[in-house]
Amino acid sequence: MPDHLAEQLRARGYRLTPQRLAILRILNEAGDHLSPVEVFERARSKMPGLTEATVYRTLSFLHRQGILLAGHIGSGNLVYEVASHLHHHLICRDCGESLEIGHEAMEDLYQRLNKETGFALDESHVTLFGLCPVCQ
Amino acid sequence: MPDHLAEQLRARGYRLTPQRLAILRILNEAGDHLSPVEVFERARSKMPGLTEATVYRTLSFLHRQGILLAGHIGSGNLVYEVASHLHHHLICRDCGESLEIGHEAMEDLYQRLNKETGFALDESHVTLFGLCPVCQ
DNA sequence: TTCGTTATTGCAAATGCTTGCAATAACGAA
DNA sequence: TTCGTTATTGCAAGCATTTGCAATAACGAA
Repeated sequence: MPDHLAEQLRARGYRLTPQRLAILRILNEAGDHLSPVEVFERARSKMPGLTEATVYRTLSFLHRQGILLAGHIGSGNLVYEVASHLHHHLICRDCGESLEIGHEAMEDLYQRLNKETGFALDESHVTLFGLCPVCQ
Repeated sequence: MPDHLAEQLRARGYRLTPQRLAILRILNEAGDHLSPVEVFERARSKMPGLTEATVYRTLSFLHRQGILLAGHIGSGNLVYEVASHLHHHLICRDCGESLEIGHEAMEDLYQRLNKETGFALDESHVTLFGLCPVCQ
């Protein structure tokens, strides 16, 4: 997978640095979304010289390259995850319980919006809020 | 409208302060979404003692009370606007252009998710990202 | 009106995130 | 392998946002 990535980046004129690899590996192992701060903490233990600035820049870079998905959770904190399986979240605003839903659920909506507005929607992570069955 | 608001807040044990009124008035006049910094700058000219902290706290407070809508624009900056009519936003991740879409567009999705998961979804503001026709 | 309770503010410090710039190191070419 | 170009990093300074705490002032009750 890294080889494949290296190719992909080099082809576009970018470089595969140890920092980028480390950060990608962290997110891969987590298999879940992480905030920039969480990524920084985990990455730092394996790479002591690493700075926050680099983490923020790298996450944003990997997102622009389509390698990571970005999403907002709660009241506006950005989180990232590897763009392997696309999904979204339903979060209960009372108990905080979260439920994962597949992207299929959104496809109709996305297609309709695309037709109506001309926007090509990103397949980025979306969080919807509500009340779970228990809290209603 | 302020009278109506005052009632609404007092009934819940909160207070209607000049700061809250000023901020609400700014957003009303703007008729569009503003960032906390923009609100601060405009409000400060009418109310020199006002601090940033108060602006941030007030915006977040008014949002929790359902009086303002919050949304993310561009790469994660929060913006607020008065919650007059329920709607959502499509934002171009390249040029930042934003497009308003009515809540009707979401209704199908919400009903389907409700049926499948039991969640009663809030009618809160949602921001979707993509590429506008020009930037594609 | 006056007074007491307590939500709200201002201040200042802390945390989160971004950016400019010089030094470093990937990577292709020789 | 070695070298040059230039993308990328680290550092440090600069914004953006949040939070603790004491002082202030809204609002109901007397």
